Amino acid sequence: MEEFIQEAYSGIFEKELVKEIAETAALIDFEEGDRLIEINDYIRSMPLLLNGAIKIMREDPDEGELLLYFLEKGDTCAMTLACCMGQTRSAIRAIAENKGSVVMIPVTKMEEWLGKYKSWRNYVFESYNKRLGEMLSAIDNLAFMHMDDRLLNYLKEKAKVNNTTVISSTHQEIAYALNTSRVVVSRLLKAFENDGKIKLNRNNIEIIAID
Amino acid sequence: MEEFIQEAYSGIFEKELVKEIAETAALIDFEEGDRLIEINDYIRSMPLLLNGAIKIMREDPDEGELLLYFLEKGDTCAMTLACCMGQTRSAIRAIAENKGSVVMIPVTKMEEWLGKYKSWRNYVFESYNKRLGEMLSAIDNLAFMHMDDRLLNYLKEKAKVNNTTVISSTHQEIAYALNTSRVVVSRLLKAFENDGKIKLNRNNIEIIAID
DNA sequence: CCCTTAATGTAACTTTTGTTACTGCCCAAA
DNA sequence: TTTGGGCAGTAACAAAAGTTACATTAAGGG
Repeated sequence: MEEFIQEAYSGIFEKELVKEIAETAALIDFEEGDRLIEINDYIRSMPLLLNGAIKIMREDPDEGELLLYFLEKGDTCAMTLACCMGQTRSAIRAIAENKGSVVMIPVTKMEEWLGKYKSWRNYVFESYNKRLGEMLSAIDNLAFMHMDDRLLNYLKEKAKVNNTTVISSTHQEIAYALNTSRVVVSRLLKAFENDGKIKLNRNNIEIIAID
Repeated sequence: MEEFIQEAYSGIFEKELVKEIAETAALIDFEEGDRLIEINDYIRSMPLLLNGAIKIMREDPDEGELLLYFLEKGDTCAMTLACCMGQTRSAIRAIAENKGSVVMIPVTKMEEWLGKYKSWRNYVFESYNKRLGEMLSAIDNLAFMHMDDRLLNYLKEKAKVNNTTVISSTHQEIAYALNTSRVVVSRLLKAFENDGKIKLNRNNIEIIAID
């Protein structure tokens, strides 16, 4: 396990910390679509993402959900962190965007390391900062952009985290991520196709030229 | 100065920490409307709010702005914190909602205290968590609610931080906070008045019964 | 090869929000 | 007392997004 951690977090953590992580943390593999955290779950450990991508969703108590952001290699979920430290239940849902693996660190350890390793403290703060940044950009999207641009953004992000120009999603799935309806997504996608930005196929979307 | 800090942060910080704060920090008074932080400002110190309220705004590079949340006594601005730690410029604007005062803590001290005082570390983490929570609820508002409910929420929040049932704002000011237009705000407010929720006067709004 | 089902295309309509334009009103300065 | 500027009320229209309904298409199982 140590070499996986080395690979994802080399240059971030000092050697002893990597060793400690390898000793105490549990390695967990996941497949696309796995529900890693559910809203209202108790969080007892903090996940460090080794590879793959995870999507973080927020849910409307009434109806509907929204993609907040993606996590990638080297990321942790600050929302989870917040739950650990604050002793509250999860405010978000985490779903595997594709195949990958995480190491889970027990809360006790992660608090201990805050005092012990400066690199750990920096990492935790950087994670918080990164997440605040992602939240801000989610807010920008919602507050200042129309659905067409939000959709384009989504396609770009999705292509990036999956490292491909072909997005395998149905229009309905996209509609969930943006908290809108399938018909609206289809309508906008068709317009993009007419503009030569994308090519629509069944169950996938090829990106031709966006931006 | 020590007694002010005691009052706002008693039970949070240990005595020595309060003393250190009193020694190193600068006390700054502000008036309603003062611009405390501007977007792109360099941040060299971290503000602890002793009394009064501060509104935190996000701006669209093109046009428009949005109220993210209010800070109150005992709060600090996690976005500012993020800037300090991450050495970046401010992503937000901070404007005094009413008269009050802050103590400003130099970055160097706040980092030093992270290792030295557990209560400080806890406070910093709690601030981050609180702010993540506020961001989430801003996202909920934008993603899941219509303008009428967003407006009602705004009125409630505003009444709370100013500790009054009479809100002294013009419709235009409210429109800025919600990133919409004055006409829309006037229209909705009039509807609320017809429902007996509020009473409209010139330059102020009396809250009668919302929720 | 047919049939079922999920996915997509599209029209028609409604609701919500934004925009423009004009009115009247209050208040304070001249 | 007049007047001018900021504020609020409202109508009429436009644009964006959501909804309903139905047609068409592709893929996979039998």
